[in-house]
Amino acid sequence: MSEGAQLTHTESAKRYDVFHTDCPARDVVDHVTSRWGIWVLISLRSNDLRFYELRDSIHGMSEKMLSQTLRALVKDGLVRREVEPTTPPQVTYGLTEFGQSVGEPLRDLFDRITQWLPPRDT
Amino acid sequence: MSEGAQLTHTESAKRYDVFHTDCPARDVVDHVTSRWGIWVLISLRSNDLRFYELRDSIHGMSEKMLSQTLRALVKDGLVRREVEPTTPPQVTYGLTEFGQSVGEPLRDLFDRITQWLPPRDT
DNA sequence: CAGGATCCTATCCGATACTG
DNA sequence: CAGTATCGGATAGGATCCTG
Repeated sequence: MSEGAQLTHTESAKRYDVFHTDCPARDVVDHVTSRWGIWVLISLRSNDLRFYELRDSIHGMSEKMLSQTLRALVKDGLVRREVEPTTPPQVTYGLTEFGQSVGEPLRDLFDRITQWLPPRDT
Repeated sequence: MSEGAQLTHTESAKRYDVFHTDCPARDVVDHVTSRWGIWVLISLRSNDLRFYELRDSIHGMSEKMLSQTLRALVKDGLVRREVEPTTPPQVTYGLTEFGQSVGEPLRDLFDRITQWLPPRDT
């Protein structure tokens, strides 16, 4: 799962040509759709949040996973990290332009699922 | 992560009220954004596929993961499974209405990410 | 407050082998 | 063809403790 073949998938002529897992976007997709990534991104859509605020809003998420997820998201250019050199330190996270762009379909996805569930339920 | 507290999250007044992880939609979101779920759903968007066709189009996916993912998706009502009682058996998978609805933002998400990456790359 | 380091468990997932 | 069952390694992820 670490090859870089990069088929151009622009040859959309085959019946099921789809992306073949080995495009660079896959890593980003992986981070975005990771267990916690999606919630972080959706949480930050409305407004910037501090570390503890994020942890607070996403129940069940440990600090480890939060910092880890944030690091990946920042590296991917989805999340912006701003450090205020005060005491105690104050770090704020927000979405980059890219993050906002990605957040839209995520929110849409989430909305569609929650919309659909109530009527059918279990 | 197996509680059923179900906060109504309709009280969207707080600053960072977001969904609190414990809504029923979470499981579905989890399946949809699972490592392989997203690819299965996107693959099925264009047209229905047979088991081996799916495995073929999503490179690197083992049969185990495929059947496991499909089972979850079928149970969630996202994927439709049609068995043709021929010999040998012929099973076709396709998206339900719900699956199609969910597939749209997924495709959008994927597109936005691939669109964004080329210019920046590594 | 905002995390890093460590430990340890649960689960994910691939490989292989077998069934209808 | 379309799966299921089992095993074992890899990884995700939670709990706890510690630092600037």
